[in-house]
Amino acid sequence: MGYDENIDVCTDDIVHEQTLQHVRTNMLNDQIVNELAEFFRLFGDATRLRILYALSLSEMCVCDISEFLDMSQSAVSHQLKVLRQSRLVKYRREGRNVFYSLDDEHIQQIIAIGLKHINEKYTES
Amino acid sequence: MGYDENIDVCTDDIVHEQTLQHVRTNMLNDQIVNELAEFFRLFGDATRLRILYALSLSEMCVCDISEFLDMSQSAVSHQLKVLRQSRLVKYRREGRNVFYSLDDEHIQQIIAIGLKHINEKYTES
DNA sequence: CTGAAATATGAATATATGTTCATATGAACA
DNA sequence: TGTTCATATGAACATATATTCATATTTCAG
Repeated sequence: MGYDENIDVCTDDIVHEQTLQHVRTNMLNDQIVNELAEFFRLFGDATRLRILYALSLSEMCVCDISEFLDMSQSAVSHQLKVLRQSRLVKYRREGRNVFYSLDDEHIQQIIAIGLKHINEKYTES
Repeated sequence: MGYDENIDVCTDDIVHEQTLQHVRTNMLNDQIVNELAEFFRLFGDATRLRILYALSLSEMCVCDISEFLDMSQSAVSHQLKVLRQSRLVKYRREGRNVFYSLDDEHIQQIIAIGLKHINEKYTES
C-alpha cells in the first residue's frame, strides 16, 4: 500500500534534496537489501548463533548439537533446516548420523566483527 | 525448564565425547552469545538495514529518512529508537530537525561482508 | 504566548518465528 | 524382515516484533 497519503512528511518542500539524491543514487536495490536482511537474520537468534559458533569449532552431528545446547532434537533439526536452506551449513551422512559443518567462509568473519563490537562496548568508559 | 527429561538424546552413551568437550571448552558464554544475537538481529530487518546503509552514505534527519524509505515518520522513529538504544546510531539536534548518523565503525564492515556473501551466491554455478 | 512543524512514544494490531508434540523417514543391526 | 536408532518434518502454539494510530514533546516563527 506504500505510504502515499502523507508524501510530504516534511514541509520544506523537499527537505534536504541533495542528501536525498545522493542516498537514492547510491542505495542498494530492494532485492539485495532483502536478501541481506534475511542473511543477517540468521545470526540474530541465540540458538542459531550457538550452532554456528559450535560448528566453527568442530563438525558435529545433530545429537551432539542437541546435547551441547541442551535442547530437543526437534528444535535443533528445525534450526539446522533453516541454516541448510540458506547455505550457511552443509551436511554429510555417515551411517545413522548426519554431520553438519559450516558452508560459508564469511560466518567467522561476521561473528568476529560482532565480538569486537561487543568487547568495545564493554571497555567503553 | 531446560530439556532435562531427554538428556540422552543419543544412545552411544556419550556420542562424540571429544567433540563435545572441545566445543564446550571453547564456546562463548551465554551472555556474550545473547548480546551478539541481539546485535545481529538489528541487521536482520530490511527497514533497519536500509536506514543503516543510508546513514552510511550520509547523515540524515528523520523526515529525510521517512521520505527516502516511503514510510511513516512514526515507523521510522520507532526503528531509530531501537538503533539508538543499541548505540548503532547517534543523533544531534539542529533546530526542529534531528540528524542521525552511524555510531559504530563495524556497521560498514559487517554489511560489506554480507554483500560479499550475497554476491558469491549469485556468481555460483 | 500561540500555533505550526519535526520528532518521539504508548497502545493496539497483525504478522513472523521459535519451540513443542506427534509422527514420518531412512539407515543399521539382529 | 522387523526393530531400533538418528534425523526430519508438519501442525499447533506461544511469543516477539514491525507498523499504525493517536497523541505527546520540543522547537521555531510570528
